Amino acid sequence: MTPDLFESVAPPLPGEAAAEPLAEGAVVLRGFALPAEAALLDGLQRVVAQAPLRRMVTPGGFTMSVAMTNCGALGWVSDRRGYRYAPRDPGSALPWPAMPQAFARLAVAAAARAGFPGFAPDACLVNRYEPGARLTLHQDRNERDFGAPIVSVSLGLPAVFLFGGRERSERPRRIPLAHGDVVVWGGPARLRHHGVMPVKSGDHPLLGGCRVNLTFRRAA
DNA sequence: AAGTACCC
DNA sequence: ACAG
Repeated sequence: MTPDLFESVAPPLPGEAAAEPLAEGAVVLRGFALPAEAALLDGLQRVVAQAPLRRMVTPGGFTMSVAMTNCGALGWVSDRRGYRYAPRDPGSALPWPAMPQAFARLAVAAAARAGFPGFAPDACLVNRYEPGARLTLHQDRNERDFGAPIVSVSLGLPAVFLFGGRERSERPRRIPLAHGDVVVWGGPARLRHHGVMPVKSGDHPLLGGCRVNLTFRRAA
């Protein structure tokens, strides 16, 4: 039996989901996070207990619809002064919670599976989308260098991910994402615009009426 | 512009 | 469409 034929018949092993190409340097790993589901939810609970979710304000003075917190050495924050990475939670002046081991392990494994070995994330942004919450098309460009990929883990309610181009004017692709899906983009795709359509109301067995996204980056 | 407003 |  050839390796090709075997792969086509065998069920995917845990953590070895098929890589669905999105663009050069970008893939969707369907269900990749499912084997770590319980550990991820446990880590999420601990992070949110220590650094509460809050809706940040953009430089333009608007309150974001997505509630955010962070874990790891650095956290992404926004206020009237701008977007940046900070070592402490502005709400408590305490360092962000440590990145749970299950988070880091999953992010590193997903990056490697997507063709980015050696990913060493120092920042994990936790985004909570209640019904109607969205992110307009944007680029991740507050990191010091763009050599490392972005790893995005979807949990809870489904959502439509927008994946655009380097130019904001390029019409984005619409990618449905479900609980457990992981999107990775880097290399030539690192600076592509992306966003999330308004999340529809629903009820997820584990997360209830919300979507949670974990975004892993190398910020410094 | 990680946002909202307004027009069709 | 719109500005910082």
